[in-house]
Amino acid sequence: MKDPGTRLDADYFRQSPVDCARGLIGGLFEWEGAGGVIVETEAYAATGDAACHTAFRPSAREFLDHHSPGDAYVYLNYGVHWLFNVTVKGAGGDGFVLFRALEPVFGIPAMKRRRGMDVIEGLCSGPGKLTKALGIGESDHGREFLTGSRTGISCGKTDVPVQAGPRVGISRAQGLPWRFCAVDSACLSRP
DNA sequence: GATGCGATTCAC
DNA sequence: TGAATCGCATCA
Repeated sequence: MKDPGTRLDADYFRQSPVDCARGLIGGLFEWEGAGGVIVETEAYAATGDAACHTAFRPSAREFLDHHSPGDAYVYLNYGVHWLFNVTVKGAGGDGFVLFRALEPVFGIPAMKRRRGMDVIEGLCSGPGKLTKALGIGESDHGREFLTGSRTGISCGKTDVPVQAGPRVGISRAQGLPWRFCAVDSACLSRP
């Protein structure tokens, strides 16, 4: 990430999924009038990672083939929750970055309304909560959101301590330490 | 067509 | 601890 406030473009997502995921911690994610600091992400690699959708869903591999780095990859999990990813097409390999948690910064009243609760720390403390709080859904799948007038990602503070650990809720490739968190954030999906 | 499986969340 | 709830992949 560069200087605070600098807007990320598609080129950022031309490095490896792991580098993208780690570097996004501390960035500001903006979505249609609401947004917050990215405090938790996970990396998924299109090759060599059994937990990535590309390993068991041909449609995910096809999505990568037909979309550009930085495009949104949104899907319905457990038939209940939409999960938000960013497409990565790096020199070292393609993949996705899953956004798992934000620290709410603005548009908080709208997020509270959509979530039906008032505790700020809990508004975006999980991948399904985050999409509900921001109003992300099916129609955003494939969207080129980095260049939108009301959507995008900008760089935050560069000195955010980041901790790596195993990814959450997966049954395959559990050993890889590809979950990244802002240390001591009160808004993580789990401590 | 039928079946099984999730990168989750919340109530019981 | 289990239900909710459905897209996608696989198999008959």
